Amino acid sequence: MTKLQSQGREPFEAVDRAPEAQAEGFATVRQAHESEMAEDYVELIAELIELRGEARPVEIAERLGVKSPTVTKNISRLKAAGLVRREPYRAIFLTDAGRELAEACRRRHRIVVAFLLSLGIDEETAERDAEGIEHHVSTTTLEAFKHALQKFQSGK
Amino acid sequence: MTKLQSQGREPFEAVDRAPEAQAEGFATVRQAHESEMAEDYVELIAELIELRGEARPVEIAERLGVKSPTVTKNISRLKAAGLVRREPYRAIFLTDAGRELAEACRRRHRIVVAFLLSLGIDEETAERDAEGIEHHVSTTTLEAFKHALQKFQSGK
DNA sequence: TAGATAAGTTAGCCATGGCTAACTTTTAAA
DNA sequence: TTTAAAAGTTAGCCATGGCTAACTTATCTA
Ligand SMILES: [Mn+2]
Ligand SMILES: [Mn+2]
Ligand SMILES: [Mn+2]
Ligand SMILES: [Mn+2]
Repeated sequence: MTKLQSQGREPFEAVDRAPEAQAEGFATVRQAHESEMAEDYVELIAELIELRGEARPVEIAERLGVKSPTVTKNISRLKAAGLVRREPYRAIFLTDAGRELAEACRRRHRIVVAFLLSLGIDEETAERDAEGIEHHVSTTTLEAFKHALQKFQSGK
Repeated sequence: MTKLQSQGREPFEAVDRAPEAQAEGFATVRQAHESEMAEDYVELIAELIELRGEARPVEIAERLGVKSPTVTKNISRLKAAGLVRREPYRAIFLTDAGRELAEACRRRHRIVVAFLLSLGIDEETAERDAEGIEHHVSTTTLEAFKHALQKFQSGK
């Protein structure tokens, strides 16, 4: 219970930070939210291509829980961003850039899920929470998750 | 390395889920984002009141990294939501509801930060990532974080 | 106690990502 | 092969949360 000199932090103690550092944190969150739509879409499109050979707007809409005009609009944004290839009324495919982003997102998603599962969280909750958390995990934190997972892997 | 019957999941294995379950996950994320502004503001307002005795728009703007008209607009939303009490050109105070929400958010924030720190992540990264992650952590996951933290507390 | 400066507000702009209603195109059935 | 159903698009609406420019109010200082 006594403070050890090297860690020097009680759990649940408030960290008071410089205003600029705090601002930078919020800015990072806002940035993450800007890329979120693209990340979730390409990840899902990759999944559907793997599962079905192609990604169709209906299915994207169903799995995202949004209506099809929303999908049309967002797909055209992805196309403008060079992540997706597609002609009207046809299925959606990923460009090289899209495929790369998708792969990175899938890897990250799976690590987050595996990490939450290793904490004893049930699958539904792990998946639900990971869907949001994944966009806010820095590479540093992702590495820490992997590391903790490895430790868990060997003897609990 | 062999699958144990009870856990039955390799790390990084893809979980394939029912479309409705997946959609529900995305809906949960969208909902979390709807409450995010309110949560971050009341949390920050509570901090400033503790630190300074009152919360002023300038300081809120500085710490959030946004401009003051944004703060004015959002504060009026919080007022409409009954979280905040305030007259024009005066400092901002929390209602009972606002104070309760702020307290819950601060507790959650600190648990997330403490948990990330316990993984060996540096303070800056922990704070930055927590700022986003906190809004996507279910009570189940929060409990798991607390539990892991306790375990860490005693012998590593 | 002015007048200058700082703080706060208002008005109006913009991008994002939801939605519905109405229309078009494709696909499947009769 | 026609036609009905399903899928996809377009147009236009809305709320959110950023922003700047211009104005008002409050505070500080000479
Ligand atoms: Mn996601
Ligand atoms: Mn995901
Ligand atoms: Mn936050
Ligand atoms: Mn988020």
